[in-house]
Amino acid sequence: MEKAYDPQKVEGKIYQYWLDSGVFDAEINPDKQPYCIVIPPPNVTGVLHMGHALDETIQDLLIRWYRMRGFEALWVPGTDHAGIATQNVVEAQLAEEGLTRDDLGRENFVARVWEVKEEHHGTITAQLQRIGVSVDWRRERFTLDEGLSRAVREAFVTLYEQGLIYRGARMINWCPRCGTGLSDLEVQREETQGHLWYIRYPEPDGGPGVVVATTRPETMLGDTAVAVHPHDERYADMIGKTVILPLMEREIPIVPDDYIDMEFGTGALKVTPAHDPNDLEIAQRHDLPSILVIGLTGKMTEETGPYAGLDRYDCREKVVADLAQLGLLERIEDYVHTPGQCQRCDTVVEPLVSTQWFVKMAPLAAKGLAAVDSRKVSFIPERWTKVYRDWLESIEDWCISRQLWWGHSIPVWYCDDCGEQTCARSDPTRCAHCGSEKIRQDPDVLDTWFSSALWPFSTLGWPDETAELDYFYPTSVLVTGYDIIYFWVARMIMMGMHLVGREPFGEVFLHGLVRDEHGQKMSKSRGNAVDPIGLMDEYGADAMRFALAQLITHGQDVTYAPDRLVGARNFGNKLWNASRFVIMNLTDAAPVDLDTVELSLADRWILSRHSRMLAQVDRQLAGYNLAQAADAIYEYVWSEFCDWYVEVAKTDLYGDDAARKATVQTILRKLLSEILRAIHPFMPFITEDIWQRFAPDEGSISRQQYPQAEETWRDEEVEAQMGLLQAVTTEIRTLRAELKINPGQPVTVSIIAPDEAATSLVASQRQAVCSLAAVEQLDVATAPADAPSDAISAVTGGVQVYLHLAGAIDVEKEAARIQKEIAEIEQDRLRSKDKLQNPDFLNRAPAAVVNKERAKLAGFDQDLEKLRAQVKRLSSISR
RNA sequence: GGGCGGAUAGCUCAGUUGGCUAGAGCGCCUGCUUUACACGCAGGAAGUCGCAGGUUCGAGUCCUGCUCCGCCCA
Repeated sequence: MEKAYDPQKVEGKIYQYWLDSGVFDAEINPDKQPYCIVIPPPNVTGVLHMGHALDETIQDLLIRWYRMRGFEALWVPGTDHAGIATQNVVEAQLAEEGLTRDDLGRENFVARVWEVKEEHHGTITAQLQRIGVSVDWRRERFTLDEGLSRAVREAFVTLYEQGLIYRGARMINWCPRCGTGLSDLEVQREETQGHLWYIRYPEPDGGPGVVVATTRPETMLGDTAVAVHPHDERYADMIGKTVILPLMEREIPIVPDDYIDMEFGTGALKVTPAHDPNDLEIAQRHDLPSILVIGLTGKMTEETGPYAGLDRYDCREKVVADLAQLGLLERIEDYVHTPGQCQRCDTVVEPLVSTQWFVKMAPLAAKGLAAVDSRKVSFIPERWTKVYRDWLESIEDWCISRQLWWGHSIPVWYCDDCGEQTCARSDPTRCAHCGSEKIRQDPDVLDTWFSSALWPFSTLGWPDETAELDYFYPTSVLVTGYDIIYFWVARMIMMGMHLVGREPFGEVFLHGLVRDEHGQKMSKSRGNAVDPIGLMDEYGADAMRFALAQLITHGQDVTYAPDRLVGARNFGNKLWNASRFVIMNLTDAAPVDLDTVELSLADRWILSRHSRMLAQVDRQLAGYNLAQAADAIYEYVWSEFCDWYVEVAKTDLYGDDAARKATVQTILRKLLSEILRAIHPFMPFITEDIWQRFAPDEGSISRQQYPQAEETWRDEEVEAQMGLLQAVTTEIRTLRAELKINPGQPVTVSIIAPDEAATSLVASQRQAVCSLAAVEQLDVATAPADAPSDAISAVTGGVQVYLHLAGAIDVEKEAARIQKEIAEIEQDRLRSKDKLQNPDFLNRAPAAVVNKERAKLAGFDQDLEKLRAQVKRLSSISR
């Protein structure tokens, strides 16, 4: 084995080995319990970012853990066609060639997108493989492949037949740049510095009329009323009268409506039903007409007369200028507002009434809520349940049609003869209503999230009643970021409940988003995105995974911390070298039966700690506390196994006692075997590589059993005893360090223990202490006639440690050091003493807590007494 | 406007039902080629746990209010 672990050399080979040996393949196995995760499908044209790295790390960790615990673990991979996002990517490519999608025509354009898809598919899957994803590649799916298209079709037709999908004219969000309608979720609001224009609408008889305030003066061309609050005294006598809409010279009514906020602007609201959802509601209450003034390309419609054909922003300027000219522009104020923007291109969207396809959400939302109320689905962390509930409880119908070319076609045909719709599972040749052959398919495609909503069951074969669906559905857990609870999680739950009749997954683990080192959201446009591939090139996939695992705490955003990568990489190297050491020393190992052979204190201690660690990892992983699980392993492996046990074991490994040697070898083999397996879900590559050297005949570590905590090894007493020895050892080391005695230079130490038990403990472990602290001669006594006069001293747990010096000691310095220690302990002692003098504490605190406090105080007293004696001794020396 | 999350060592963060003498990684200081590892070893310094109240024998942990930062919804 090399002196240092080199991830670049092994990761590629190991992944190939896994693929070749089929260890990730899952089968339907009635003898095993299924455990299934479907991957949140990355956009097929996307590149891997830190969010994926985090998401895949968690899922792979869980899948590998369950697989090793004997579950039939299936992780289904796949990619998403990502309708609008992908279409935009390809359109941007075309733009560079000076082309638009219309130049190509629909068929050629879609063919082109498929080409791009094929190109990118290899990239994203190769990148996923770098992370080490243990997915069953045989089952890979694509949201636009044949099977999933059939699922989409089935879902659409079913919902259509049930009246849950309908076509209608409603207020939607329109992106003039993308040229498509959007759902409410695809609109993002960002604070923008704008203006508030105050415009006077005079009365027909030339009276002053009312002044309205608006952030969008161009929409006034479509105004059909002015609304005021019914209790607004300023306008009491205006209600029921009319005013003249300037520029259009249209007479419009003043209507009373409770919706009006009297504080805002002048308290008078211009009503543009075609371009504002609230205005539309007011219009419906007052039976007002609606006039579409901004068209689908963002240009003014024919309804706007002289303004027709103008871009909406140019029109705004002209309207404002014209109003100023007429003397009807009262004033302009700066104003911060939050216009909706297209999630994909940031263009300000236009709310407008349009005929689109919608999913009727109320009945589905009820099922989605029931799934959570009945605990069929639970969120981790739990607080997201409320976010989910709040959304479903006030949900609007979902606009699912998109005026795009890349996506699932809407399976509806319109009849030119009778005008009816035909919605069918297979393409019809004639109208289902009149039999006419003059039918045309709806040109629109579906929102990409419609197919995503079916993902957990469509990937398992739905709508067919496949064995996979039967065995693996409902899946076990969904792992994703909290940013797509509405987009994806909620819709999967609703669709699963409604279409399959069962929840798509039992648990939803929502993790945070990855931010840069300054806590900023990572994004391409900010230029602060960290490339996970670069990290893996530099530190290795295992280091990245482990670092991420250490940062995953419940729902908290993850701040990228380069330091963590270094720490994780170092940990991998530590594991590598500890393994190297163990493997090197097992050459002539003859295993012994640990249940019958005599074990040393250190043996029993490490077995106890080991067992404790495994229990901890188990508990923390079960609760999705990945960071705590990772830390438990890290801490144990480095600070206990390596720092103490391996060091103690060296004495036996290099010694003459064959029995002891065999025992230690047996323990090291067991521990290493279990450590490797315990770490494998976190760091799959390095553990596999070591495993192949450690146990070459046993096949992939990914198929070994996950180690279980063995309660019988737990031993509090042994842990306490070892704790004392560790404290003594550390004291000797501290004294050495203070005197700057080199590690190679052996010293003589006297130990004075407070009682027989401690004395025999230290005496029996003399060899270990000597080796750990490089002590040549160690004397142990219960109570010496005289404290050594040529030594400096320290006290721990009632045990006095004297380090003998060849020459005279620096009495001043030594006294100062001890005084400082006394002062520190004194503080703690006082706090402890106060507590124990408080009768309420004695009466009300549990006995165990009180006893613990008493022991603590006794310990302080004991140490203080000894330290004071030492001060006395020093002063006698100085005389 | 409503809701949620965060504020703990120089930095990034742990701290599960209140018992803590508040931890880790990185950084910092001192010493060390100790034959697994300098991606290392040993030792050390460093925190009024955002602020103000309250509950309690006991609060980083529970309650109330406030400040600042971030996010979501309207």
